[in-house]
Formats: sequence, C-alpha cells, structure tokens
Amino acid sequence: MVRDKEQTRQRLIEAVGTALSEHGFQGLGVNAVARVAGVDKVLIYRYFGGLAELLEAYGESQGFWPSREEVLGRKVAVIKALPKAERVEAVLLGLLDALRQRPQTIEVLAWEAVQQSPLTAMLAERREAWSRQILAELFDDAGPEDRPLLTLASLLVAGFQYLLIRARRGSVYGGIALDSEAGWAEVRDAIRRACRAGCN
Amino acid sequence: MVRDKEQTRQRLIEAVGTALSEHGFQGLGVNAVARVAGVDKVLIYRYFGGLAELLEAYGESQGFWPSREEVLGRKVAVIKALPKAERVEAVLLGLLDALRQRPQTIEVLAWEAVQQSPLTAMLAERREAWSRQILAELFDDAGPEDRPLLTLASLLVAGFQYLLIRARRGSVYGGIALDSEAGWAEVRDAIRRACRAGCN
DNA sequence: CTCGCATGTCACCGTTAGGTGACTTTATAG
DNA sequence: CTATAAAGTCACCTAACGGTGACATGCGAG
Repeated sequence: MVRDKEQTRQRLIEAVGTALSEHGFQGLGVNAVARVAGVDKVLIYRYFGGLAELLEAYGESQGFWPSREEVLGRKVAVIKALPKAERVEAVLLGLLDALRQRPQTIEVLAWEAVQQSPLTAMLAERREAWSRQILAELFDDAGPEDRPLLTLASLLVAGFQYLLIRARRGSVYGGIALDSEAGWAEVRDAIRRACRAGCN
Repeated sequence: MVRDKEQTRQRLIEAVGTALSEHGFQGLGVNAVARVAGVDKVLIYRYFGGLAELLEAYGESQGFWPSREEVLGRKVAVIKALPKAERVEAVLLGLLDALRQRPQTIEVLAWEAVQQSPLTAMLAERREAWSRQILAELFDDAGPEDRPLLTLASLLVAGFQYLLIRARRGSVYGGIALDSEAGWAEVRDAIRRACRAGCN
C-alpha cells in the first residue's frame, strides 16, 4: 500500500471511468468502484463524502464532455466565416466524431437520458451550458429568424446521440448499420442534407 | 380473493404496464410487479415461468408499439399518392404524435436503448420489423437512390425518440422546451424542413 | 359430503447493495 | 524514541432483491 491520500483519491476517480466503460452506468455503485480501484469503499465516504461527490469529481477531472477545440478543430475563425447552415453542419459533424471517440461520455449520456438524479441533472445542465456557449460564440449574429435552424440542429444532435447510445450494444437501428463505418458515413451524409434544408 | 387464474394472469400483465409508467423500467422486478398487482410474486413463476416471460406476454398483449392505423390515420391510400419526401414527413409526424400518447412505449424505448437483454433484443427486433413493414408498404417504389432519404428519416426518428425519452424527466434539451406544446411544434416544424431537404 | 387438485399465502434462503463503527498500521512532529 | 493523527482494513448492520419449498384454502368431480 502506498498510503498517499491524493493518489488514492485519483485512483478512485479513475476507477469511475473504468467502471463506466466496463459495466456501464448500471452497476455503478460504491462497492463496484471501490473494487475496481482496489481500495476499501469506506474511503469513498471519507474522501468524497459519498458516491455522488465522487462522481462530481469525476465529472470535473475528466473533461468528459469534449472541449471546443476537440469539436471544431483549430479553425474556429474559418468556421465563423461560413454561412450559418454550413456552420451548423461543421459543429454537428465535429461533435459526432468527437463523441465517437469518447465511450465514457456516451455512457454518461445514456445515463442522463434514463435517470433523473441530482448528479445527472448537474451533467445535463453543464451540457446545456456548453451548447449555449457554442451558440454564443459561433452564432453571435443569429436572430430569432434562425431559431428553426437551431432547433433542427438540436434535433439532429439528439438523433445521432441516440444512435451512439444504441450502438454501444445494438448493431442496427432503422436500417442503419451502427457497427460499420459505412453506416456512420450515411449518417454524416444525412446530417449534411438536413442542414442544407435549414437555410431557406 | 377471486381465485381465478386467468384474471390473476391479466392483473399481472397490467401491473407491468402500471409499474412501468409509475417507476420506470428501473426497479421493474418480480417484487415490484407482484406488489403493484396485489398478488404473491410466486405466481409470476407459476403462471409465466419468470419475469422474462411475463414481460414477453406484456409485449404481446398490449400493442405497446402503435399500430399502422394509429400512426397514419385511415388515409394510407392518400399518403401513398404523395411524393416520397412528403410520405416520409407524414409517417414521421404521425409516429411522433402516436408515441407522445404512449408513455409506456417510451419507457420501453428508453429501456431498450440502455440495456441489452434477451427481452430488449426481442423488442428491438420487433421494432425493426415494424419499420421494415411500413417501408415495404409505403415505399414499394423506392430504389437504392432513395436510401439517403430513408437514412435521414431514421435519423429524425432517432432524434425525436431521444427527445421523448428525455422529456419523461427533464424539461429542456438543446434549447427546446420539452414540456411545452410550443416546443414540440418547433420539433414538428424542424422535421418538415429536414424532409424537404431529402428530395434533392 | 368429501376428497383432490388448482389457486393462493407465507416464511425462508443466499446474495448484493449502501452504509458505519471499531480496529490496525504507518509516517512524522516533538 | 514515542505519542498522535492520518491512512487504510475489517466486520458487521439493515434493506431489497430473485428465487423456492412448505403450507393453507376453496372449488368441483365423484
């Protein structure tokens, strides 16, 4: 044993991610996390106060939601110069690809969709704040007349997030092959088409 | 006590629906269902073999997935005469309204999205079969060139199903007010716009 | 009427969960 | 060296779960 409080805290936080990837948010509990961390569960209470606070720390430490750079690349200025519909397209496709790299985030999204608890409420609020921020940054020239376009964007995000959630375990949805790159190429194509519809 | 096997079976099946509406698929277990039915849990094993088979019976009894009439109204012939994009639009809007009337079905959809089990696999397969059937009936004239349109349709269905799932407990997603009729009107409008994009 | 079987009740088992108090070990300040 | 407080271990509690065997009860055939 190392007898180092900070390191043990860190191991617990990482164990949350591991447990999420391996067994999903179901079965995520004090006992499971402690088991994965190889640590006594009582330390969760001592160091964090409880599972809720540990999960909160996990949410802070990991940027479990992708950063703006991860979604947009480094070309924010380029994107801002595009017409609105193409801006939406760039954000959506970037977000899709970023999320596909983050199984733990998808797991949290699934959780959020299914359970309402103080923790998931916090995560949901953070996600909403994130989208408001993107909006403010990339669409500062948007007025009420762009509301339909932005609603369409949210609907499309909802759509591929749902597909990502189902792809964790299932392999096909509505004829789309979720386990093949070809299937996701079709999804990307559908997003592009839908965005073009938003402009008029 | 009534001492009527068939009636008790029926009460158990109905209790599944009640338990689903009241407490969600989480916490749906032998004990909970028996409690709601006001019946001893051992009867679930005696009459059905176990919870899985009881749930299967629930899936059969309730048309928990809406019928074609419920989605399309009685005007199938009229819809078939429309251009493809408008046909998609009619199906999607009909499905959205039908699902909004069926909280239990939405609960099952959430479940399906989150847990992979023999039962949810069966439900998922049934849903896929349903969509294949709609496709065959309404789009018998569709060729490979319509594949993008149908992918877009599936993406939009995924989108509003996700919104329906979140609307059970949350109230806002990506700026859309899920607890107000105005929010859903925006969603419907976005679906219409996206469908129009599919034709070219 | 009464006997037998179908119907329904009850008590109990093992397991797992969240949670807590009391214990042991180790680093370090004095 | 030693006292002490932090760090970590252990044993145990209650509750809920899925599941099962033994029991009580009422209906209907003979």
